[in-house]
Amino acid sequence: MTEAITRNRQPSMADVARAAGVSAQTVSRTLRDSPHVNAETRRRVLDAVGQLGYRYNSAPRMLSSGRSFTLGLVLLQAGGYYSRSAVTDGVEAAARAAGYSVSITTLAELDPALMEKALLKLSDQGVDGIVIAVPLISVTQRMEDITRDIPTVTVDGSRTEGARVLGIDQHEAGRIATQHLLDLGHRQIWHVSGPDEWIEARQRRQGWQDCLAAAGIDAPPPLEGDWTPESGYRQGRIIAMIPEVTAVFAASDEMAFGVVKALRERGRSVPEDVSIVSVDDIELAAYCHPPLTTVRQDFYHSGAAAVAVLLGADGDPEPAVRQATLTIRHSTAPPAR
Amino acid sequence: MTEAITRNRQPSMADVARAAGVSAQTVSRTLRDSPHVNAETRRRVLDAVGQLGYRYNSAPRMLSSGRSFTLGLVLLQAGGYYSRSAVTDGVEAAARAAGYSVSITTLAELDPALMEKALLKLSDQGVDGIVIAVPLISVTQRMEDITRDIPTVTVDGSRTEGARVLGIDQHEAGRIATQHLLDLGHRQIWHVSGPDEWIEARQRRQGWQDCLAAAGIDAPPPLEGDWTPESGYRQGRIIAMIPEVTAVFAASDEMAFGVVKALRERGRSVPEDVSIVSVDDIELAAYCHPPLTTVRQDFYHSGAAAVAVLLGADGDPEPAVRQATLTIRHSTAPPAR
DNA sequence: GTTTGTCATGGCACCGGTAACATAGGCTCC
DNA sequence: GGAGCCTATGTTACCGGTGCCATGACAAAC
Repeated sequence: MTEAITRNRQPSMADVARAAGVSAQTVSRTLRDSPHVNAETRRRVLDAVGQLGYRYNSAPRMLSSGRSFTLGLVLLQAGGYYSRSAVTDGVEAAARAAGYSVSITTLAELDPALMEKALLKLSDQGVDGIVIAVPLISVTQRMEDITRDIPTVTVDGSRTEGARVLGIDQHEAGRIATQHLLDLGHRQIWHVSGPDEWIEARQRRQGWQDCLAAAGIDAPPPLEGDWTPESGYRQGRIIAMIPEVTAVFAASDEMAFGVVKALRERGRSVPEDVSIVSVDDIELAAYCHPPLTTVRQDFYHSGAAAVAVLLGADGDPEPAVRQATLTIRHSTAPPAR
Repeated sequence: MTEAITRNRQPSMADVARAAGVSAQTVSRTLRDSPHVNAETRRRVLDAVGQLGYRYNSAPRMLSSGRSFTLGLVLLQAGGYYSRSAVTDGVEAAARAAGYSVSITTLAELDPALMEKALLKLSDQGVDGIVIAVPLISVTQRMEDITRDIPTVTVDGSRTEGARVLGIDQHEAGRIATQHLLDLGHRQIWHVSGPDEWIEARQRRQGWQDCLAAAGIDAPPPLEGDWTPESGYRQGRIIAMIPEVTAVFAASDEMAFGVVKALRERGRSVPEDVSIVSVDDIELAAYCHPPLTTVRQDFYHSGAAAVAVLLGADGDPEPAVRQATLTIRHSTAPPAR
């Protein structure tokens, strides 16, 4: 029994110190590469560390410094696997490079109550900063309280009093996509948007509308999807029944897949009968039929930049908004005539 | 200056206790819903908590209990956005339900040194358990050391002395896919595999080979990809030049996208000229052209099950291996003859 | 020879929540 | 009316790494 307990308890610095015949303080200095440690002493300490299998325990430092060297990342379960993974990679890589860990929380759906719970949990964990990759719309008092106490950056979307917002210019993304279709000669340009609760979705739609307005064209009614290919398919079936439509701007690649499928089923081919532009440039966008013309977004960079803002000096010159760029493939062409 | 310091320091239980005129212990009891607290006292404590904006600090408990209520998750940056997201969601949801946080680490590539660093970092963080969603092949001594000290479960792939392995039966997945093609009447069934360092890739290939062998057919040489659609495209161009081939088993949906594109470019249509089966059943598999027949894998469940094993009783009856199931769509048909 | 400085090291307090034990008041039951 | 018990609350010690200060040894400078 005693053996089990002994084996269960991890060795502490004091144990190492005893084994090496020095004080715990010297062990600490050795492990943190302090210059004021004799080479011979260092060797003895490191030997003892190896012998006992000592491993660093971060809890005490957390306790006394009040910092955890952990960042919280809030994600939404819906809304595109690609963007989530890419943002996560960017956040994680940047955090790791700075010696921070990343603790993730996923929201099952876009709900202020869930968001509150997620933030509260991260707060209890004692994270040093939070990256919100969720387009929250309504901000509650409690969210304000937390984001005031803990440095917070939002990637694409929400606005709270304390949080800085960092994102890709979605209005511009919508404009670029629409302008490309206008340039090809299209006039009947419909839009399959993301859900209205997403700020990105609203901004892209607004970019589409403003671009059409600038060309003197009345925007047709937008059709709302939920980012899934299934919703694109549903709205695509409606579009397929309207002969005037020669072009579609889909708010995400995945919805574009659905739209293409629906059009094909109705005998309308892309891009001969209908052109499609979408947004994201996921990996598969180049490998479907036809390869999608799409507005590229660098999610990885967004995630990394968010961490840089959290950890960097307050007045850093990193631009808050980045531009999206158009990738032209084969889903767009001039209208048939 | 004093004000800045005061504002900077978060209030502790002692502060709350002082404000409420009780001891810190009573505050602790109140917040943990101990039954031995007078209703009036409880109210006073909660008032003080609200007043001061007190928030729980988990570091001391970590320190004295030696547990962090955090699980580590190791992912690989390559290898399919869908599966990573789904595994992550499953792990996170199950962990959250049990009151645990999830700390992620992403490996830029499949490299034992990076894996060691990742495990070491999680160990330093003091995680209570580790889920490895990376198909590590070579296991170093240091990995063994860590996975012996910290409960570890591997999803799909690796084997270390201490870690339990949990996964989907990949050999069976390869067999099911191949058998489907055999049943349709195909005899020239080629395979685009995943990278050889991945255990899943090897197992699927083995399932394909064994299934062909059972039917008395010599397996053609496998073509190796790296899970990306681009690699599928590259190998697809080779396959397109071999007229005898009437069916392809691709080890992932994303590679299947590439194969289809290559075949189409060479004028060979799917499924009329060549049938394709793949593995994963990502969301877009149903929305490409043609919709893919594919072997479905429930990654979400795998992630959740891994956490259940970590946290559950040692002798739980959860099966270590789960079955994959075939979803038939339109990328497969009998050979043209 | 005294002062000053540097280096290697040790001692001790501290961070904050909680287990374990102590205490005091009130109630029940024989 | 005292033994026994329950409830509400307080006190103390502990977890383990590190900041801060103290100490002793020796060298260099005056």
